[in-house]
Amino acid sequence: MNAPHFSTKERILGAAETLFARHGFAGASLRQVTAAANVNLAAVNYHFGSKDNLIEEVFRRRLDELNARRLDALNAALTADSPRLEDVLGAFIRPALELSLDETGGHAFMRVLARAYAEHDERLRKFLSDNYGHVLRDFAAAFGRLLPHLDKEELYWRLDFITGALTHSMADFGPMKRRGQVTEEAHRERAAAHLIRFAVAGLMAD
Amino acid sequence: MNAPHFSTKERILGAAETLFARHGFAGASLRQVTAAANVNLAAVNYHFGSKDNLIEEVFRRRLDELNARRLDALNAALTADSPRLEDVLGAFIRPALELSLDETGGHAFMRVLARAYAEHDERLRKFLSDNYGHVLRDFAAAFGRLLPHLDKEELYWRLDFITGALTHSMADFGPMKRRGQVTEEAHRERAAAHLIRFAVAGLMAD
DNA sequence: GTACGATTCAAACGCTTGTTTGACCGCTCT
DNA sequence: AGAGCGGTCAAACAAGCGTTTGAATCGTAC
Repeated sequence: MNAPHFSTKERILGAAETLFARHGFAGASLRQVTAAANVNLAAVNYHFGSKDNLIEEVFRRRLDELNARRLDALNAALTADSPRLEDVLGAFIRPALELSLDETGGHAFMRVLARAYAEHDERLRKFLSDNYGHVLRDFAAAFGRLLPHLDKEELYWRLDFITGALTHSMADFGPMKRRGQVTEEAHRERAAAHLIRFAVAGLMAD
Repeated sequence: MNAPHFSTKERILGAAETLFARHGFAGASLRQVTAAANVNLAAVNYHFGSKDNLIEEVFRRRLDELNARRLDALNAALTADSPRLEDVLGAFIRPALELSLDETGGHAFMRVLARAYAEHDERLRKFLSDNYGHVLRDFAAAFGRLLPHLDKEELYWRLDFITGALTHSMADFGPMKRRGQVTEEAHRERAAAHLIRFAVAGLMAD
């Protein structure tokens, strides 16, 4: 499943990501993961300590980069003379799109992320909010400045809707199937363009 | 967990719904379910045959009514002289809202539904698409007639975004917490109003 | 070459899983 | 009264789970 030149840790993370996406955290066993990674069963506990820690590490690996890119793109959008709403939106959406295009499992990770939202597991939620909550707050502040007429409650609702739409469509839950001719990349690029247009209009409503 | 005047089958369905919402399909064991339902362990296999069948039955029970209400509301909206976009949207969104207000576990069911989207389990997806796919198609047709300038691809994308936003917000994954004073019902009613306004603007973009 | 820490390995640990079994209960019908 | 039957029950089943163990192996520094 993973080329042999990757380290044991990396092979485990890659296989775990794929299998968590496919079967869920409880549904994918360490035996499946280690078999897919071509690694001894005990390696997970040796390198990560426990299955729970492995799950956290799967998130950390991707989210660190995703959020760094989001914040970079946000700052780039905000340094313009008059920041445009769709650029701020793009700073939120496009890095997620790029990640889901990553050849080494980014697409699987978007599905894992969708599962994380569905898990009301307290430990996992706290981990995500502790480590990555500030990104959402930064974006909310930026949107707030661009849409000063919107009261805070309405703004938060709309950002929540956008998050749901992004996760849902990037993990391609829906009925949208890529046409045979369109490459995976073109498909997702088009999805981002559609989502940005949709979200800009939604944010500016009223 | 369930009043004793409910039948064994109903008690199992109610407990399963709650626990599947909380821990996922693989994460909630039949022993947890039967204990919460105050029922013998073997009752699940006796009444439902298997855990998989129980999962399907949890969906069927709620989705049958949800989709019937959606189609009723859709037809009501379409019989008007000139159907309004927000009424068709309301026909899609409000029944889900009402279900999530149901006192006997509807809220839990919305979380189960969100999990179902995250499950890429082939069996479950086929079941959902076979049994309830026609509802989505009817709504898509209605929206298509109301938004004739929108090409089909764009329309399907936008409906997918709305589905994602609805599921995400109804299962309250996001940061939106209900204020202390607002009742649960008022909270969700406001969510529906916000979502409809957001979605109408998004659908009418360009 | 040999000693040593880091890594891998097969095997086993105790426990939980979904499912099955066969006895037993409470009811209705003759 | 007793046969039949849908339902419940405690108990057991094999299989799979996450984790631990102790020995084998590796690469490197001396």
